[in-house]
Amino acid sequence: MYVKQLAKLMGVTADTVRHYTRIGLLHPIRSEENGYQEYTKQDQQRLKFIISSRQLGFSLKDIQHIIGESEQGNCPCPLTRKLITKRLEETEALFQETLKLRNRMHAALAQWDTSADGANASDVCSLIESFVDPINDSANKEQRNDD
Amino acid sequence: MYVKQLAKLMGVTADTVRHYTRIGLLHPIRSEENGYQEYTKQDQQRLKFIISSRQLGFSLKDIQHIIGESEQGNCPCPLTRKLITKRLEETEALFQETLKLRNRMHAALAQWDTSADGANASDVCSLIESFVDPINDSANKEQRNDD
DNA sequence: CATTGACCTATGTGTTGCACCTAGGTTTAT
DNA sequence: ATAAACCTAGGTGCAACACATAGGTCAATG
Repeated sequence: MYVKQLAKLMGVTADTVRHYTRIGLLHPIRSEENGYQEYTKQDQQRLKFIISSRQLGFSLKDIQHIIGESEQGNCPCPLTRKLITKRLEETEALFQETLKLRNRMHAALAQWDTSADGANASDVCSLIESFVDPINDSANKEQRNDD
Repeated sequence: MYVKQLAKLMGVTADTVRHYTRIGLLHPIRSEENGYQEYTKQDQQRLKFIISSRQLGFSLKDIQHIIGESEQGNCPCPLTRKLITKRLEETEALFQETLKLRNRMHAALAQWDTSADGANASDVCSLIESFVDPINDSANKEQRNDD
């Protein structure tokens, strides 16, 4: 099976398969006739594993390590548990940051809906420069104590 | 004002200031004496604008374009509104993806809590390979019609 | 049989926003 | 004079590919 066929079968691009091959995650056999890379069912299984792992948030390096453990005869599951814990923390952080960013953007859009364009004595863009984040504006926080 | 002083004042690293300078967002004056970059209050204002824009989700390229409009004498606000709309869509998409990833990871951890390690006839890692996503497992969806 | 189209190869570059490194020059204090 | 702490330009590294380059292969067609 050549690269494009495998890629199509597994729902990824040929470039992705080549990329995984380049970094040593797949081990196709080189045809002596034409120099093409021949992917076996083993590669297909392996690719499926990679795709599943990626969907669980593992990086390609994580996957390399997990496969490495497995190929050294060790049970990779402890490593897998450890790695996903770390990745989950990162994902949680990203989630919170993205949530906050989304809120800021919504707040800006809402504020800009009722504010006119115009470079009123501002440096670059009055919208951005005069934007007050109702969430992060400390003067509007409940903790205000100066009234 | 030299690079590190400005950076400290604005709460970013000197590398960040240098980076913005390299891509033309800041225009310090080169001292003829020692060749150092001298940042003025204009640069300070500009840097503040960049930081605010970044917090609203604009890319550095967005900021370049916005500043470009402004410097050509045009009001950048329409562009700003257009760009943030696009970035908001992207952020919303990222948010949803991150949410789904987080759910998948939680589901995996929950499932792995009650499943033993071990390479039971599996290729690489039994945990990953036997993970069934309760959210995306079509056999568990309400739409199932094959019973 | 030459050509076309669709595939394949290896290798390199672009993406984003910096962080970090190299190899050196400047300034200031000791 | 030498160390500490700053500065410079330019280059590399990161993640996970997508895309481009320049070329070789293969099957079918006119």
